[in-house]
Amino acid sequence: MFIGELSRRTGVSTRGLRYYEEQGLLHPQRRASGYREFAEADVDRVRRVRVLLAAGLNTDLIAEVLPCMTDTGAILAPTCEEMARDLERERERMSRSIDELKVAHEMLDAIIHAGELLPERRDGEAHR
Amino acid sequence: MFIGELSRRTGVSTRGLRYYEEQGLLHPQRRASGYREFAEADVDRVRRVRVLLAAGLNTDLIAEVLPCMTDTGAILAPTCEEMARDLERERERMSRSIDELKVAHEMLDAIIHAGELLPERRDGEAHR
DNA sequence: CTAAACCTTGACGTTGACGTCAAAGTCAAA
DNA sequence: TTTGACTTTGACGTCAACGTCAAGGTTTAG
Repeated sequence: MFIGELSRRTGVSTRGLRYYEEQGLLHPQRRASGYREFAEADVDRVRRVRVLLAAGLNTDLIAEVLPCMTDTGAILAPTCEEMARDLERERERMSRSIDELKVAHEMLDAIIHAGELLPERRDGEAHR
Repeated sequence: MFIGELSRRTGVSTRGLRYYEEQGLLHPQRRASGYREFAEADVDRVRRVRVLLAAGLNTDLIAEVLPCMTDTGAILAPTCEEMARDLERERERMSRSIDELKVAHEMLDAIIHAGELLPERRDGEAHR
């Protein structure tokens, strides 16, 4: 498929997909015309990239991690010790992020609930 | 206290603290000389700012939320409906972020554990 | 064959939370 | 009063993951 279809199917802009290729996250075939040709498996691949990006990993590390995940979703072992250490550091960072998010989430909850207890809320409706 | 002490006590750079003031998150007194004078309560205030920043809130929203939290840590109600809606949107965004982080965390875990099962790890030492 | 809808590379712009100078004024201890 | 550590404002730099535009080739339905 061409880049537009992959974009529609993943929700990632064509600019984003070209950027991913530039960063070594995608390796599409090329037609004689220069058009990129993506495989079906790239749809899942892009989705995995999105998950890791959303988790705060940068493209460099994602480029290292992706080869550990096959097209079928199976998990392979990291290829070197250095990468394994990177992954563990990243996992710890993510654990901290999760904890921090929970703390902030409780902060907001407390404020929001304080507001909901107020009598000045005169509508009994469910919020839209 | 001056800005340097607040910086040391919070771990936030002086540049960062000046930026917070610029964004309306801090309102230090000023000496005749122009030097900022911070109060004890600003230490906790900066820590709350850090928590919310780490959670992905931007300084504009934090400036709205901070007045809902007193120096003693008590929670006040949000001052207007619009802000309450902002907070709920932000809370939902944080919930999604937490879920996304968990998914990515499990991804990394799977890869890391795949590596630990390999026999090629010949050292029985704890990793440094 | 033509027109619309696609694709290419290249290059500059955006955003937020700061980092990093520079030039100059201030504080406080000895 | 000197000196060194501290502070001020101002302004430009950074970084990552894209957005956005331009000028031009490609594909394919009709």
